[in-house]
Amino acid sequence: MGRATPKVAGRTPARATGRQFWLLKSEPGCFSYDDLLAAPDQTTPWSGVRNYQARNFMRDQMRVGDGVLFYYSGAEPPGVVGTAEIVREGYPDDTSWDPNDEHFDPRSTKDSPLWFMVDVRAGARFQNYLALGDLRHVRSLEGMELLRRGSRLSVQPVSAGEWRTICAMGSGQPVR
DNA sequence: GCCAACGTTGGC
DNA sequence: GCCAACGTTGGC
Repeated sequence: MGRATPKVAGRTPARATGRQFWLLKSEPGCFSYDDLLAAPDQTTPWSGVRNYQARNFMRDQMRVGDGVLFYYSGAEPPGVVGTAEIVREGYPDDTSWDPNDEHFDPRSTKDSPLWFMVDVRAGARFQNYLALGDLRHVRSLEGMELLRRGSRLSVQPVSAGEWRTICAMGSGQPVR
């Protein structure tokens, strides 16, 4: 049995979970933070993700206004470069049915899309680039998905505490 | 449904 | 370039 939903007169109850936070990986040689800043309206569809868990997050859980950490994988060093924001919720990834696209998947069609994406708009570049190796030393980030050995998920949830800590570090504030 | 083989990701 | 971790595929 579910718990009773509290109702506040004159207000729609907030989404139970509130604003959520995510980390999106990109190889900078493929799509960089500068590319995002240079995009029309500093916004891009986050296309090409071909992993079911990542797809489910984008299709089912991301909401407009959710915060995004923009992470460079395969960089030297890998790390978080800045923030972004979800500006459009999950919708079919049209690159999946484009035979000329490198992420083409013949199982996905316009009528029955298999892969989904969201739109992401740039937030702010961090004053300090946060190298993965440095994040590993931060006590309050213990347990973060990104820091798990062998973590490969390219779209992953970030807790509110992790978000706060990383944004603070990015703006040069000391954290532990 | 199991599981071995294979391909990919991504840090180092 | 190496390799651990993980996801996917396909035979049975």
